[in-house]
Amino acid sequence: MFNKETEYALRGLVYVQFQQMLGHKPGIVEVAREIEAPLFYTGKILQRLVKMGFLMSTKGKGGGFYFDATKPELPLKTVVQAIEGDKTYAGCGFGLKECGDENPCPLHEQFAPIRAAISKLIGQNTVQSLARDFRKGGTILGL
Amino acid sequence: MFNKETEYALRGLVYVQFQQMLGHKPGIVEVAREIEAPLFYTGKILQRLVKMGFLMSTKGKGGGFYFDATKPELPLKTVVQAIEGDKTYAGCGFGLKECGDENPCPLHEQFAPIRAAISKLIGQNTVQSLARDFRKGGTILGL
DNA sequence: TTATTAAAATACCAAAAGGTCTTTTAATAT
DNA sequence: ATATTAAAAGACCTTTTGGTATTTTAATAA
Repeated sequence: MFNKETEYALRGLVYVQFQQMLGHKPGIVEVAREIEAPLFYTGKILQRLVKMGFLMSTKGKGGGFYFDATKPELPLKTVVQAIEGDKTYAGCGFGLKECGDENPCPLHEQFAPIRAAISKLIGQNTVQSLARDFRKGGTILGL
Repeated sequence: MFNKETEYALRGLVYVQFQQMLGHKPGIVEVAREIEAPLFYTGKILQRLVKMGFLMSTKGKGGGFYFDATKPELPLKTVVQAIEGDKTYAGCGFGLKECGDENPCPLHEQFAPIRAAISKLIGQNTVQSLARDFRKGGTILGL
């Protein structure tokens, strides 16, 4: 569905938010281990997320990643869009730029509701809502 | 949604089938032009499709690509699966191999119906059915 | 039988994705 | 101050994807 970077980013963000709800500020090593993602790549991705303003961090002892709790909840769609664009939930199944309601490819009509459903799903779910779901138990983020 | 190779392959296959219904056997140059795909890459992809047994071809004068009309219709899913696997319509939104009904990620339940819809759509539609739709007009494959 | 035509095969090439590793910078505790 | 800790920065590296170009093989028409 999504590319690796997006997958690791989503898992990492939800994990950080979940830990934040427990009063903990995890670092790269912990996040990578817990979401089962490559250590250095996870570091790079978390740092990109900080630079994009989705996440905060502090260096040094006691450092790690955390969210600005005063900001509104972060929809998955915002993260997905920032990392890999909208090709997954927009754009033609045949890859035609000209394809649209006026000028449909043979799959356009059938794909439209699916794209809408994906768009809605990642637009409604937020990093925070998934962390709450995860906290309740019954779901996994790794291992 | 799909990668470039899959997109070009689907457009190319539908175009060849459509031309076949008109009694014509198109070559690489024509297919690439009509589906608006890179010439040499289109050639490579069509040749792969032949090697995979989805398509037939003849060399030399009057040569080109065509389908064995005695074979059953070809579902898009078969082509997609052969080219890029099932990651688009199967597999976890978070990228977890362990994710499933028993061991769900926080998105699993919500994504399940979407994956099922994609799977159904590309399982039901065939190269032939889309070529018939295209023949009726009102849809595009390129240009 | 030889041109001509067109696919097959093959050899590259460039960009993007995915991933690793080392060095630098900043925060904090001693 | 300084040792320690941990993120930031950045240099690489590998694989996959996307794409180009040339040579070879096969079919056919003259």
